Amino acid sequence: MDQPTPAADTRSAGPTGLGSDTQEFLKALGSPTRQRIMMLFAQGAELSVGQVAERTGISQATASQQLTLLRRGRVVTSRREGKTVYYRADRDGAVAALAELQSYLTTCC
Amino acid sequence: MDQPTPAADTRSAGPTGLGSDTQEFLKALGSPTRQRIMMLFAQGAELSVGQVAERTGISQATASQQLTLLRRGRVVTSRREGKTVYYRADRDGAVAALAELQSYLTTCC
DNA sequence: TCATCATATTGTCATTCAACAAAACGACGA
DNA sequence: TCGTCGTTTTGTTGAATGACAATATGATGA
Repeated sequence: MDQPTPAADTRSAGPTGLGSDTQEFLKALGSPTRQRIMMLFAQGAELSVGQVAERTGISQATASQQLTLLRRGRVVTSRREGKTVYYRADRDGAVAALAELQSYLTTCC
Repeated sequence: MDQPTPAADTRSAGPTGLGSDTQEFLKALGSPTRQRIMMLFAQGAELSVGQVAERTGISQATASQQLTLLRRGRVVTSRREGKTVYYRADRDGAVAALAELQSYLTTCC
């Protein structure tokens, strides 16, 4: 389910100066829609794709797509239970991304 | 559709959960080109628009645009000296954005 | 004032993104 | 097996973005 890191050199400072993980993280949270989605996961709440779609007012397909982007940015994790897939906040991933972001900012600022 | 955009609230953690300042910050750093630009400002370096354009290989117009976005995201500050405008990293702005981002993540994760 | 240099803005084009509907996929239960 | 439900993937469309050339703005010196 949870895809691990593709085991590339995407972590250390490359040409862009920021690992692609963290880049995905930034892009994931850079969207108002996805920020809105994230607020649904407060306090460890676990929601299905359909629930996210319903509570945000976006289509079920769009919800699935956006959740995929959030997962790619290590902001959420997914768990399958029967037919339904439950998403929840990935605290560890977020903390890790934040740490790398801080490290980057320390370098360039 | 009564789910509304309350129209105001550009700063504190509201329904979207993230101030527009921090949102601009995320968008600013979400671009590889702008990340590349930021690496030029390591160790407090101060560069003109033309120098940024030259060192990154992008046109002068594009450099000006991207620097504007970075400034809007509180990642750089600008200073005018005669005809030339010097940009440098905005350490305080970055730290502030990072702090709000951390606060947001603590809320939703 | 005028010319010039550095930057900012405008116009245009190609690419990317967000959103939807529709179709494909996968996992149950009858 | 078959049908159904939830999710994912696949087009498609309109909006946003990134890049450039060309032009406009602004500051300085002759």
